[in-house]
Amino acid sequence: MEPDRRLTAQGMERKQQLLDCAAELFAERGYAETRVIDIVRAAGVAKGLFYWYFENKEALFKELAGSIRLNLRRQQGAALDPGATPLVNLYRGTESSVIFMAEHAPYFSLLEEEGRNFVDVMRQGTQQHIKDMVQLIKAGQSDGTIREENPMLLALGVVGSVGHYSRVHRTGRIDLSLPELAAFVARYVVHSVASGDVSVRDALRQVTAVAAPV
Amino acid sequence: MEPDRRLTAQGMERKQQLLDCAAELFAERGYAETRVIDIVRAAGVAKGLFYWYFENKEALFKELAGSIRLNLRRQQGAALDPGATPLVNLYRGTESSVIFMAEHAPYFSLLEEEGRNFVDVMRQGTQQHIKDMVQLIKAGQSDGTIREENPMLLALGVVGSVGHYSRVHRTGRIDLSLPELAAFVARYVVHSVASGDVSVRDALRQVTAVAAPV
Amino acid sequence: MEPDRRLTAQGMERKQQLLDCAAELFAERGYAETRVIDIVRAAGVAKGLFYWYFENKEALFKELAGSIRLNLRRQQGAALDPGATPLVNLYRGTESSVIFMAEHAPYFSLLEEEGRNFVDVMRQGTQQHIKDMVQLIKAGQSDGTIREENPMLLALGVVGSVGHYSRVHRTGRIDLSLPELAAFVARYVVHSVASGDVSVRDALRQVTAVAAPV
Amino acid sequence: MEPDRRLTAQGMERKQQLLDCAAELFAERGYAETRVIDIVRAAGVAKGLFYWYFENKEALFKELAGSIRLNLRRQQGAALDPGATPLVNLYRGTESSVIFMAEHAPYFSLLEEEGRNFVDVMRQGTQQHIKDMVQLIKAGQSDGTIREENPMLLALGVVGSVGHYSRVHRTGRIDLSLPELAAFVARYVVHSVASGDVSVRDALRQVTAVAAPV
DNA sequence: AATGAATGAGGATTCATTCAT
DNA sequence: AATGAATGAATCCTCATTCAT
Repeated sequence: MEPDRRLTAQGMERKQQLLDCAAELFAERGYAETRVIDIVRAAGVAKGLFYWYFENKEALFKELAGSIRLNLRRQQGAALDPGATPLVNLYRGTESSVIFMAEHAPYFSLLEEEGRNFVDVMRQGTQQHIKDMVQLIKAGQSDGTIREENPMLLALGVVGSVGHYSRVHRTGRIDLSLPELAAFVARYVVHSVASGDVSVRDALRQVTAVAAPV
Repeated sequence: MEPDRRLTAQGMERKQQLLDCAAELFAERGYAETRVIDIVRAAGVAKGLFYWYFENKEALFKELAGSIRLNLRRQQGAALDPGATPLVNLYRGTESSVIFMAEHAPYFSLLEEEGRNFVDVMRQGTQQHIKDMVQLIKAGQSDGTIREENPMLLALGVVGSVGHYSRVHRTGRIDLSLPELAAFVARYVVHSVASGDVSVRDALRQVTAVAAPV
Repeated sequence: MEPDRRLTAQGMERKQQLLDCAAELFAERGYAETRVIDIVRAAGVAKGLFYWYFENKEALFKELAGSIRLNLRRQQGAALDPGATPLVNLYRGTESSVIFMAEHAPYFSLLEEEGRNFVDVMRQGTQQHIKDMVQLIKAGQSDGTIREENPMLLALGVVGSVGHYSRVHRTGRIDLSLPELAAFVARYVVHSVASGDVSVRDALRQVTAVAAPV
Repeated sequence: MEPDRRLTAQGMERKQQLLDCAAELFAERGYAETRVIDIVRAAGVAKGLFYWYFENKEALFKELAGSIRLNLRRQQGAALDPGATPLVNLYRGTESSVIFMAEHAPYFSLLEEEGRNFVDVMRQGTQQHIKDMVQLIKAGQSDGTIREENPMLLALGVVGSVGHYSRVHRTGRIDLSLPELAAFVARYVVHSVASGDVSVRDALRQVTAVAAPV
């Protein structure tokens, strides 16, 4: 496919269909093990059509990477509420991240399964998130609600926990509703960074006052 | 290779050399992207010799998986001290796990990069670890030092945090000595599961009394 | 395309446009290396339209061959003047052939570049020319102006020289006006077959009396 | 095949065998129409072996081009005898060229059939030949045996005639022994450039005195 | 007539594996 | 044990041709 071919609405759909089928297959069995013919079969079209929409297999992979990057970026903005306390923001941000990742499971599966090929995407995608966390944690350290540790290290832990629980949820090893899981993870990270019992209790009381009871 | 071929000492060395080269290449660029010729070249032998030592490429991979499983098992036993409190055991176990994973970085790299192909190994390798954690957490909940949450969920969080920080360390994104990192992670997980400030402070005081100062 | 589809004047133009674009591309990069899409792009129409005007790629090629054949035939008649001497006819025929080939350069390029696929066309196209030459040479041998050699061999030489110089001219390796080149080639072939100095001088005097001075 | 792999004598043979088979097939039906599988079948080996000896199809083609260039160069030196007169040298050089080209028919077939892809080879291969001819012709013009015309144009005619007759011979349209044909072509070109009857007669007498009678 | 998406047979290339030496 | 040439199934990609609109 020539770089800048204009696609009709129908063409966009077809292309998206191929992208979706490919994402699923890549996540399931990996890039190398996914044949072009598997993708087109999953989409129910002829092999040649693949090359109408994509230069080659790798180009499709890169488009996927691009759309994942977009998805990641879209999520980042929504998280923080300037009016709330750091711990509350941490709670809410964690909750929404877990839900977002669960709802975009195939993309994140792919990201992790094909990590080697997505190094850039992952780096860029997580970087902003981590920066936000670092800000939050520093604010919490200022007001005494977050314990005095290297903020970057703490932030890495928070982001890692969110990712880990999402992953575990995705692989079906947790038998919990998504909101329940999200709330649990939010509590988990609040505990892991909070300086002490009082601040934790306060933060949890604030979020549960407006959200679901703990 | 016929399954029960007896190898001389020299032969064992040759074979191990091939295994090592393969492990490195697999971790670096993945199983599918690693050619048999890459492995033999890295080992400096002729292509045909590969098939003297291994039935085929997959057989080598399985041998690698086997040795990784062995390594994992070896680590599991060392963790728990029946005389210590649950939180102290959690602290010590976390510390030693982080160090163990850092010291066997290539194997864990491979495990994660080739997760799809190591599902069994990972399941089995982590399962016992998680069971131990669950026991520990239940004990902590009994004596009031660990907060009342689903023990399995908490255990998953602990194991995940350990793995996550090891991974981050492996990829060079943390500029910290290994003991420092291990201590940090141990504090992190103690915080994340502990019921309150008092229990955390007690646990940390106990471990730091016998180990490095916080 | 159904064989006997009637085309409007506009349709004929469209078709000719496709033929011209194809001829150019074929001459430039060969039949096999020219894609249908290249042709339609050069003509600025959609791919599907190609098959409205031509059964398939080969059919277009054959139509080209046909028109080349027509061109070749048209040229043949014009050459000989029954009143002139053989050497003069040779001179004049050579001159006009060179000019004709230069003026139909793309067709002859194609003929030569795709010789393999034009064997028939070339055979038929040259055959009559050679026959005429043989007649001419035999006549010249009878009146003593052409040397005693196998007439067919001499004829092949004449035709070859004409073709060779045209080709060289086409590829831009000669910096000479077309009339000058044609005159040179005519002299060249007269020399190559003439029996001796006297006959050559006579022939050249005759043609230059009515044409440009030597 | 890696660029500088060292080949055993046997390997060289195998490779040459593939080159020869390919040359023949290319000359017969063209590069584009020759499948890799045709080549290996002609050589009686498996498809994969092709890629042991050559990077890809095009690399083989380029090696062929290289060897053709070598052959052409080898021929160039042998031609001229400094002691002989220009016309005699022209005669002898022409004769030997025709024979050389006939003996390397497959290569020259390939050169002409795939002219488009061999532009460089042909240019370089012919250039020296033409330069030699130009020298010879200038010498002949000095001693009055060659007529006063643009030497380059005359040289082009000589080289073209040699090529043309070789081509015709190759395609079987001439029923003449090779020495006979070579002698004929030599006479043809001597006539085409000689200034007059006397010089031609002298030159032909000289060469036939030491060679075969005309 | 005209468009461009859709089709699938065909061909180049890769690479795990075998084999003669 | 060791070598590296030989094998061929599997895969990606091209492109002439068809088809619905």
